[in-house]
Amino acid sequence: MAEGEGNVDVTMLDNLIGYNLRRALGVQMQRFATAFGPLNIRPVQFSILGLIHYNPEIRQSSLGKALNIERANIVTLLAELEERELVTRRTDAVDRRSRVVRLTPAGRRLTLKLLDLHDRLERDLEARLGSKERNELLKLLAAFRRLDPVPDLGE
Amino acid sequence: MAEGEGNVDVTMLDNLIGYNLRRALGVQMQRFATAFGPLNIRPVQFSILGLIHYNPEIRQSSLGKALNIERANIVTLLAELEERELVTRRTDAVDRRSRVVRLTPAGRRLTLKLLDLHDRLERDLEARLGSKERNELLKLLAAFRRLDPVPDLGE
DNA sequence: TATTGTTATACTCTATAACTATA
DNA sequence: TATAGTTATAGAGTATAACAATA
Repeated sequence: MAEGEGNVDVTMLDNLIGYNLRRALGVQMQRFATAFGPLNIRPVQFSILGLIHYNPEIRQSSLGKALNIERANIVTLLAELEERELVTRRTDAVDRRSRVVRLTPAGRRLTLKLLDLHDRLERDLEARLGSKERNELLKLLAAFRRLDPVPDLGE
Repeated sequence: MAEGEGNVDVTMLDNLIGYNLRRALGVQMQRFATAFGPLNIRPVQFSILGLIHYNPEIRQSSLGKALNIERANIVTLLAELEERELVTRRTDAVDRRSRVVRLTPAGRRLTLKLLDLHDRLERDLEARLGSKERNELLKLLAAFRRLDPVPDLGE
């Protein structure tokens, strides 16, 4: 063991909300990668597929807005899923500017598998963090998401 | 208002821990940018400067390990801060492989300003989210960070 | 042999600008 | 005029490989 190792005072970091959010997200991303990596699915892809599953025939623009993804970026993401033949994009007959996104049969099959896998990942989280704690965390994060992004710093 | 707007079922997203972590982090990043953007300071730079402030003469490697930043990436980050004359890097006399990082007087002055600004940002958070809620969130995030990143998915 | 710092590289995410087609 | 999709691009975060110097 080298000198100067492990005696760093990290008290300051422990009190930073943003830092803790980032580190917690890092742990969750590793957990996600362990579960979904073998299926070659990233978090954003899971969100997209799941959202289409619960909203069949959703418009590309609505998808982006619901997920808070810029419309320029949703294009690439959907192109990937289309290339893997998990979704289809068709021009909307009503508004020909829009594209309607649907799951293919293969996409539907994969999404059901992903939803089941995610259920197991969340159950593992409950087992480790506590069911009450998981619910409380979700509640607090939801409240945090609704905060005004412009703080009042006084003075 | 176009048809098909705003009637997307996002229930599925609301129950995803990772998704909520990411969206909450996004809000916090906007809050941080509002406060620290004018000073041209990013979150990671604030963490680095603060950590050096509470650990004078810390080694570059210790800094990276405490912040969970790859040693290849801490190089660029410190080079930026060094160029702005906020930190210095000197070869450690004891272990000549290591570099000791210190705040310059200007770096110390700026860091004190940043710490004060951050205090006000956290007080604003307490005012909006509730003091009890902020503490509870910090506690739950800390517990989350300590989770085993390899989940047990059963079956 | 292992560790520290460094350079180079690559991928993802995110954000913006500019363009076309349609409303 | 405004909106939807697209393309191109750029910055930031993150990760790995390979190398030199030092332990």
